[in-house]
Amino acid sequence: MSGISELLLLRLLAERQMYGYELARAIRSTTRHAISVGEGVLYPVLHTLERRGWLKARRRIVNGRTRVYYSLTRGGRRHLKKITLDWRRISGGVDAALLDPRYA
Amino acid sequence: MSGISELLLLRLLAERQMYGYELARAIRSTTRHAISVGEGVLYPVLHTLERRGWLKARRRIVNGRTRVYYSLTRGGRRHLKKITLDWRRISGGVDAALLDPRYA
DNA sequence: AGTGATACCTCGCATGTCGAGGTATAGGGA
DNA sequence: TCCCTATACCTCGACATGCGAGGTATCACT
Repeated sequence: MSGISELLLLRLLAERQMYGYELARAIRSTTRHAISVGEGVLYPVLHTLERRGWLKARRRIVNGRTRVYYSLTRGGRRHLKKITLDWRRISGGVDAALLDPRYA
Repeated sequence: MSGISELLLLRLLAERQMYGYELARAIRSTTRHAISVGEGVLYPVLHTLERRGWLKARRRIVNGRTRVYYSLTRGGRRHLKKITLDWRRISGGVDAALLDPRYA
């Protein structure tokens, strides 16, 4: 298990509040276009994170269009710390396996 | 998408043929105990990989117990190369995002 | 009037993972 | 003898994640 989208979203929102569409673009750019989170993933994940109390949503109308700005809660920040460590452990483990010449 | 189990299994089998139970232990050790692939994941994945033609299975009886040894096919080796690159791209992207101070 | 970008959303499907359970053999200790 | 652990295979149902296609609406430009 990974939950890459969750990690990337929380990571971005740790810096500043952002709205959905903006987050999608930000993920593409911060991952050097390695990862693209489609809207079919984005919005459901945001809703789930909010329901779990890790995000707080605030609607705002800008230029006649509704934007939903999300910000991290205290618990969200704690959760981000946890899944960041999880990610490092997992990815470190995989990298070790990829290098390991096994017959050693 | 990731398919970590698939990557780790093919990687191990690229070195030498192994059987299921052995693979489970090998994954734990090569990932420095960061990742453990349960049997409920292991066997179904092995069967899928075989069905797709990336693995070849050979049954052998050792000490009265049946072992199913798997080895990589030509196609399996090609596929491993591909998903290894995928992994590096994805994990590199995530790492970039985790570092990126975003306001830059 | 039409197109493209912005901005939100849902739906069904496929895939990946997990835990619990099931079968069977071999070997060691009570 | 009986039981427990380790070995060795397997399936099943449930859940999480991810994907593409589709739907609505506004704004700006042509």
